[in-house]
This record gives sequence, structure tokens and C-alpha cells, in this order.
Amino acid sequence: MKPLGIDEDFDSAVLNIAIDTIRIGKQALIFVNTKKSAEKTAEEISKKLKSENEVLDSLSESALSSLSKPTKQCERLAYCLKKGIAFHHAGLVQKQKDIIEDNFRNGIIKIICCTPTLAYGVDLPAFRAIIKDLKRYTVHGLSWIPVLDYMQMSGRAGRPNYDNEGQSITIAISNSEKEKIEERYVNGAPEEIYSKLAVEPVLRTYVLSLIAANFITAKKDLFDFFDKTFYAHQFKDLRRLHSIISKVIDMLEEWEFIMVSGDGDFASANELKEQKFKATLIGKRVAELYIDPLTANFMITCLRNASDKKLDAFSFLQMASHTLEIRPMLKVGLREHDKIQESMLEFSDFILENEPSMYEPEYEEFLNSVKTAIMFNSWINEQDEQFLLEEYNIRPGELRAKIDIADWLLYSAEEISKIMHYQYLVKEIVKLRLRLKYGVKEELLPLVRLENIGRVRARILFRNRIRDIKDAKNADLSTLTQLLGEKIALGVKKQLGQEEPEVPENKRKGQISLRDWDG
DNA sequence: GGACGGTGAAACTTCAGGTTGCCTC
DNA sequence: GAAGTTTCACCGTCC
Repeated sequence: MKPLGIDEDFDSAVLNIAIDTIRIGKQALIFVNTKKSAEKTAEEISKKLKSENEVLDSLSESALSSLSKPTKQCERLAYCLKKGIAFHHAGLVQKQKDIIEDNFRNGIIKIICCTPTLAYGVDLPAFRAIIKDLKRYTVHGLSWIPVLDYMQMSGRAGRPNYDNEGQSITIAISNSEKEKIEERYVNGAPEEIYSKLAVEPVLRTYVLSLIAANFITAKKDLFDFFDKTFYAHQFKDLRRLHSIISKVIDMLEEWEFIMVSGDGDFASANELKEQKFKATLIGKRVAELYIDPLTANFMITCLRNASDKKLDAFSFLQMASHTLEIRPMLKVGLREHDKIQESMLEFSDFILENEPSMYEPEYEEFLNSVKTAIMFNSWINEQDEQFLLEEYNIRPGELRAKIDIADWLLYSAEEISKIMHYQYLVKEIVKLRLRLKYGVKEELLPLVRLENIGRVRARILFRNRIRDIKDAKNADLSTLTQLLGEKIALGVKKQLGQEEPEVPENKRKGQISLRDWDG
């Protein structure tokens, strides 16, 4: 492809390098430290370019139609793609990420402005790796990124089999900063790697799974096991490790995930020194589900409380939103504090956990979980992605990731409810998981079970009085064609066993057979 | 006089990512 | 700590 039109030199170094990269017919990755900045940088470069290119136009078009209704983010990406530029971060939907990655690999896209996503996991080399921001926001304010991160990013420069060289470029605003960067990153050594084992959430999970798998039955074995880990090797502070493990064991016992001999539960208890462990039924399941035992205990408390509460989808959404696994929760901003608190009062009757009081330090986290749950609630009440982006500042890609985790947590809650014999809860949770997956109100559930019918088409059908499988069977093909288009309509009829004598075979993943469906 | 619009400075906000984990027709 | 966003004061214009 020919280089695109170029104006003159600009006062932004990144812009100049980007334009130069295109001029010499090469590609570059530009690493920045926020999603917003990735989008803005891409947009600024795009503004300087002219382009009439059908291939790019079609890429732009498919980025725009990746969701049922394009968001501002989609429009921005589409604009950049028309010029052969893209931005890439976790807020994009997988389909858009694929478009960008594939077309950067084949050389159609020239520049990607990205957050550190592309430095890890994805294999996407470029002639130039431009690292715009070497500082990143942390709890201590803005600080230098780790040398390891720098190496990851600069390591993207140079494509094996294509380039003989690669260029990794960082930008300094002064001579003194230049020297600092050189010393710290170019000539510096990467950081040591430290074990994160002795952190309670990690230990909780592993101690329980070791016991649940019958891999370890005595405290002594447990200590021996962890004494051989990298953590023990690195810190040699076995007493600290043992004390955390003992604390974890006490917690697991208190939560009834394990039984400890010597507590009167075991007839054949040895001396205290030779404590023996055994996982309970629910402890085994928790280990299998691989959720943090703390989360499991929290959910059990909530599910127990459910019998005294009014139940709503929100009840379970808030429960799932207040776990370590779902983090980061949506943050309640200063300005929306009052608004969220108001909605919380509205939902208060449905909240299963024991609410902290306003004066407790946990209250802020609790409000965040409420906001997160309200966001999920909007989704299952059919608000679109643009609304969620504006209202809750959550981007489509982040939404998908959160839905995924919430589904796993709700599945776990479902399994726990089964063990606790709360059948009435199981039913509600199953329904909620489906609503969450499709982002629909309950009334659309019969329809979204059809292949190629999602939230949008189901709503169209419903509005036109086709409200379940029976209605769909009774509707004639021309009506369906009018509403859904010919191909989809035919497909629907086929699934219903009409028009085509044979039963559909290529059912969608996770979909039940319509013959089993009677609701 | 007052409504309105444009402008720029000041005040205020917000800030990466993602692995695994479970189950199923 | 810096970039982006919102707020607000100020000024000019027009009716």
C-alpha cells in the first residue's frame, strides 16, 4: 500500500515519529498509559492523514458494527481505522481486537496506539515500539514503570523474518530526563521476581484445594509442602509462613469447609501437634469451583439470609458484585455519590448481605458494589452499551469481561445453593445467568434460546406479539422475514422443525434443544 | 436590561491489565 | 503528576 498523505511537522514528538513511520512504509506500536490517551493519540494521528482506501473502509465498517448498536468508542475506532490507525485496550470487544491485530499483522494497519495490553500475551511485533509514557499512576502517585514492563514493550520492536532491525523509542522532555531514562531503562537491570504466595487470598484457595484433593491430611504435611515452595526458598521466613497457614486453617474450619481433628469431631484424634484435616462436602465443592473461600463464605451467608428477604435479580447481582473476584468494581465518583446512595435505598430491601453502616470503612466498597450491581441490572433490563458507557463509564470490552466473571460466580452460587438444598434459589439464579448472558428482561428468555436471536431481534419479535416458541411456530414465514430478514427467518423456522423436515443439528453452544424446552 | 454564546482560566477528576476458575446440550 | 473534563467568570453581541 502507498504511504498516506502527510502534512508538515508537528509540535508533538509522538505525532512526528508516527507520521515518519508511515512515510517510510513501516509499522509502529505506541504505548501510552491510559485508555483515553490511547484513543486520543490515535485520533490525533488520524486527523493528519488522508485516505481513500476500500480495504480500510471495510475494516472501519466492521469495527462499527461489532455491537448491536455502535458506541462512541466504536465510532472513534472506525474513524481511525479509515486512516489505517487504531487504538487497542481492554475496553474493546474481542471482535474489534481481532480486526486490529489481524490487520496489523498483514500490514494494512500502520499504527496502533495501545495500553500495555499488547506488550503481554498478544504476539504483535512492529518495526518501531514507541513508549510514550514511562510513568504510570500508582497509589503513591505517578511513578516510573518497572524495567520489566519497559523490556516487554521495547521487545515488540523488530519483526523476525521481516525486519533486520527494530527500533524502540522513548520520549524525554529534557536532557536530564533523557539521562535518567538511559540509566534506568536502557542500561538498567530488570527487577527481581518475588513470590506472592504468602498472601491470604492465595493461601486460602490453595490450602483448601490441597486438603479437598486429599493430597494433604495433616498439618505437618501442609507445612512441609509450603516449605518447599519458591516463597520459602526466597524469604526463608518459615515462621511467618506457618503462622499465616495456621490462620488460614482456622478460618477454613470456622467456615465449615474443613474439619480438624482434635476438635471432638474425629474419634481417632491424635495429639494436637498431629492435627488432621478433612474437607467437608461443601468445602470440596468450593475447592472445585476455584473461588476464594472467603467469597464462598460470603455467598453462603447471603444465601442463608435470602429466606428473610424480598428476592430480585438485583439481590444476586449485588452479591456477585461484592467479591474479590469481580474487582475492580465500578467506582462511585464524588458527584454521583448521592445518586448511588439514593438508588441503594430503593434496592435496600433486596440486598442479601448485612449492610455496613455509613460510618464503617467498608461502606465505600459497599457503595461501589451497589453501583456495579446497578450497572449489571441496567444491562439485564436491556440498556445498550452506549448507555452503560456514558452512565457508568464502563466500556463494552470491560462489560463482557465482568459479565463473564459474574456468570462464574453465579454458577458457583447455584452449586452452593444445591448443596444447601435451596432449590428455590437455584431456579432464580439459573434464570438470572441467562438474562445476564443475553442482556435481556425475563420476558425475552424463551426467544433468545433460538440461534441467531439475541437481545435486539428478540425484542423486535416480542414487540410484534411473537413472545415465545409457540408464537414463533404460529407466525408465518413472511412475517418473520419482514421482522428478521430472510436468512434469519428461515433459520428460525428450521430450528422450530418447520419448513425443513430434519431436526437441526448444529445447535449453538450452550443451547438446549427446543424439544426439551416447554417454557 | 437581559438572554445568549464564546473564551480561557481555574478547579476538579481520573488514571493498565487479565489468568484461571465451572459446566453443558 | 498530568491529561482531560467540567465549571465559572468575564466579555461582547444581539434583540
